[in-house]
Amino acid sequence: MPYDPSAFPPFAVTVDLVVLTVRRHSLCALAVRRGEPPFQGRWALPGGFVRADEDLSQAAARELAEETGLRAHDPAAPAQDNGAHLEQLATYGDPKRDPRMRVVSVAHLALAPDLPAPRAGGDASNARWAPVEELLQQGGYGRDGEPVAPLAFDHAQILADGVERARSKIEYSSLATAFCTPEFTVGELRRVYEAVWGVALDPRNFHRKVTGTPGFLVPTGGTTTRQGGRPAQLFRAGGATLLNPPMLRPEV
Amino acid sequence: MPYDPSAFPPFAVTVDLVVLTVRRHSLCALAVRRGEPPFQGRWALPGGFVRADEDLSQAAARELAEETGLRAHDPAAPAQDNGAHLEQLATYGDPKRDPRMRVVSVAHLALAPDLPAPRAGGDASNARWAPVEELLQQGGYGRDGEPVAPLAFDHAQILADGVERARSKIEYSSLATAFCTPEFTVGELRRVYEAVWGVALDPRNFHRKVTGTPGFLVPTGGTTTRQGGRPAQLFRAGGATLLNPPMLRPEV
DNA sequence: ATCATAGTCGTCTTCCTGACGATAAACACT
DNA sequence: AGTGTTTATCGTCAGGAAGACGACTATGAT
Repeated sequence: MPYDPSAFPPFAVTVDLVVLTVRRHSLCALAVRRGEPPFQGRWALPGGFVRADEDLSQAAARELAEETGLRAHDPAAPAQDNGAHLEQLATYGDPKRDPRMRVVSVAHLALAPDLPAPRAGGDASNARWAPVEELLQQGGYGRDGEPVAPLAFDHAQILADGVERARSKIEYSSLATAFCTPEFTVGELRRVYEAVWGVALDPRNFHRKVTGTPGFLVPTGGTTTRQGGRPAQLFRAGGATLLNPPMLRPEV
Repeated sequence: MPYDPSAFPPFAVTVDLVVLTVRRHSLCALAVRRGEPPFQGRWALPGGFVRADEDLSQAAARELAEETGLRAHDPAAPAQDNGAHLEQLATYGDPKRDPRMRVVSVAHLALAPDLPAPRAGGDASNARWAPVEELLQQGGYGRDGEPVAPLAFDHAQILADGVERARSKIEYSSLATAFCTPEFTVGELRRVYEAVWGVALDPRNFHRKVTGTPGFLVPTGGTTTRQGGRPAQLFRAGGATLLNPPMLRPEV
């Protein structure tokens, strides 16, 4: 089969972003309101077209910066800068997922510490952090009693996949630190796990586990009292990316 | 941004397949010889263009059937038929990964029991099962002393990612049974783990673990002696997909 | 001074795992 | 028939990890 441009159908390729953070003890995702059809006025995940000379990860990092101002981590660099964790999630290509044309979307997952209010991107008239349960309950009612429209396109599925990826990945990797500020306490890290998994963890056993897992946490020497109560030691993320032994999500 | 077909660059979208099986105690992947440029004559992963009206998973299943005759499992169906396990792996979109044009490839991972010799697909002049170490040693020398050309495109990276996915996924899921015939013995399952991980496992501890993990194995009542030695019980895969506790890959 | 809030250290029991001894049931020889 | 070889299966023991939970410590608030 020689090179023949007419031998394959043309696709549009986009990146969509599942940007997760922990705010007020709950796992939140970044949503943007669509300013044009289809799904005009509905909430959606941020994203956009991949440019002609751009790699997929570059496109995802560019969209992340446009929507949040966050720089993505260089995967090779140690986790010391203020950037967010960014990784490819999965690709969605149902022929009917976009009514306009054939669009294949390469979804990415970004994890970030708690941020100020998001700034809307160029093609979105609004943007907000919303608890993931609120975004995922299709056709239900939000906390304020107003009906909640489901996310545009197949973005509810993408968000659900991203949340599940985050939930399972903090078990066996040090990724939970990506939700924390550069310096954090054991209690703050525990509240991240509790928010992402939606469970309560025993503070004593949690403390024993994370401080006993080699390479997970490095004490910085300082202490803080910003949570109230007895001052807590400050830590930063250690070099380990794979946790051994892993953190186990409680069953049931 | 209204709908404007000229607002986005057109991409070709392909699926590439990492098809793994265990043959003669070693983990093997399906490779096809390219019949046309670029990389003519070099080994590559099977794959092809996604059609205009096809979902990504449909395209992957179609390519798998064309290359091997295997039917992919319906993910909803229980693991009883003879089909192979098929799941999306990752997407590769470097602008220069194909010298002809902009191609985004959605790689899929397939796991199959040992099969007869592969049949070549339409656009491949040859096909074979090769040990993954042989396909991954770029520019080295094969067992027969002949120089080994690296895989075409970025297929070495894709294969490496697929192998790593398989290696980690059999730890915490029952996926290793996808390498086995519908009925198998504990020893056969152990040899799958040994081949995929490249380690030796203690038969006694392995037997205790797999028979003690609820939902992993269901005895069929029969026994077999096809491996020589004392007859072994036959099992089929149980309903559990997530193993608790997981099988742990020995370190170092 | 007392209380509430967090953080940190220990203890105890249970379960999982790795190392390894011992037995069982087939086959291939002699 | 006996002997060795191979593979399967059961049991024992010690070390480590994890859940449950008691006890103590160091702050700020009333």
